Amino acid sequence: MSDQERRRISGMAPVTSVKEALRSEAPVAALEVRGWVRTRRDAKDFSFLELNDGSSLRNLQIIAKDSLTNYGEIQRLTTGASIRARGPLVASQGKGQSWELIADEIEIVGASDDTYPLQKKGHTPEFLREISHLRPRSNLFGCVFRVRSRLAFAIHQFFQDRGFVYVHTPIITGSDCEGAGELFRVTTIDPQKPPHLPNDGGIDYAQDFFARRTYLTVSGQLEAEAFACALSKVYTFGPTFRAENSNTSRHANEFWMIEPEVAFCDLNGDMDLAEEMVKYLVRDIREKCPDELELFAKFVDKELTARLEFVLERPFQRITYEEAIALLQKSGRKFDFPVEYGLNLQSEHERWLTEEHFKCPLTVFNYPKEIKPFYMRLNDDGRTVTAMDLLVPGIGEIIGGSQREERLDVLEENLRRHKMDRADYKWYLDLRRYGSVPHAGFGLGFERMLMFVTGVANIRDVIPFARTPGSAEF
RNA sequence: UCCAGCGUAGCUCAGUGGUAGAGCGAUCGGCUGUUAACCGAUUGGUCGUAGGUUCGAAUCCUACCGCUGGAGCCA
Repeated sequence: MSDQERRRISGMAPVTSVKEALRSEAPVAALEVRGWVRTRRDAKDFSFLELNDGSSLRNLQIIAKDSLTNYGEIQRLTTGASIRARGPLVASQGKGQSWELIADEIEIVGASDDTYPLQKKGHTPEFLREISHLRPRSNLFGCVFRVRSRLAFAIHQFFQDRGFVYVHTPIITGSDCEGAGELFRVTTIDPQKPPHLPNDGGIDYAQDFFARRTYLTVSGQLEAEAFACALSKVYTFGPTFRAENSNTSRHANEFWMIEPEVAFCDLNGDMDLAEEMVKYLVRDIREKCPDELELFAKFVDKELTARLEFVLERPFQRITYEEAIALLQKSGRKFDFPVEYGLNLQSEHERWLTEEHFKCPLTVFNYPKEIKPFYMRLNDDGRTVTAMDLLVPGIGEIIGGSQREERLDVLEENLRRHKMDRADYKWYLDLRRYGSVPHAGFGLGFERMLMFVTGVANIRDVIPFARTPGSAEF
């Protein structure tokens, strides 16, 4: 909608965002801005107001002259108040900004007072976390959530540009995806008086809402496989729930995950896709959110600019699990946990590899079958599976993926070996029974990617209202 | 869930057995086309909660709660 159209509809001056106003190339006779007052500074016969509307990191400076009819009220404006201001946009006489608005009229929409918790001084992210409903009004969190929005958009753009179909896999699910994490149960059974089975007294879930046990999804992978084996290239992007009692800066109980799944694709194609995507996303954010990245580089992570530069310039390293073990054993480094073929790589091992040895993102692939789930494809060596983890400095695992086992007999053997019930996976086995194809995919933790791009160290600070053990306020 | 650390003013912190402090913020006044303005004054507290030790506890002990970091699990 053009400014003129907006004016015709609203019958008043066109509403301009702070971002648009600051990008102006010439003075404007009259415009209207709306937003929240960040600070007020009084001059001799007028007052400076810093207005922020979230459209940008930057504020618009508003000149409120003492000739305004409500100047007395304006001088009592405190940080946090919401206003509407109308007037001409002119070149600023002061340094620090090129444009400012000379107000002909300022309407106080919602006053604030001295109990407003955000002060015009720095706050720690930990304090701001306690006021999650107000923290998007801070510079840091405004930036985080603008980048979050852009990153989500860039993910869709990446896949849509490449012909992937966006699939909405179920959020309520009957499959537990082979213990990818503890599950949140979904039920309408009254815990005071649950229906019992006739004999052993256990709960009769056949009488529950879905006539079976159901959970919040921990992964859409299995369902995505079904769609990949029809639409060829698909991706999911949605909320994921894990009831793990994890208390770390990298875990949340509700997070968003992106899970591409590609038919006629092997592990190499999968790793190529993962690396291409990570680079694409970094490049997009660098291009589209420069102001935000500048703030992160200044106040959050001094290394950020160099690290992102590095990610774009250098090819990612790629080594097998066996090579990783050999490197760790030769490192001469003393680790708390043993390094031995057949054992999982610990955080300290992954960190050494990506942060100290290679100093760049690293994909480790072909893990021993014993430490990986049933659906991963068995390699010809008979002892490893086509798993891959993409590790990045500072965060660790950001992507986990694999080529899926497409051979019916091998998959059935895997189910037996993992002591899983074939009946629960009938539909999944059908995909191998009818027109089975090699296919592969991975899961990208959206918030972990966002942490990597912004340098923000705690996952709770890249989620609007984070859910973690013992904490579901707001 | 395990290990470690921390809970003192609105915020960030100092205070390690003897009268509860600073900076910032806020409030008031002054100055001023200012930029987290500047100058002066004022305001500010059940020291996380509950017990215990002691003549006396913010300080020592115990339990609990909360937060932070790390581990495991993973994205």
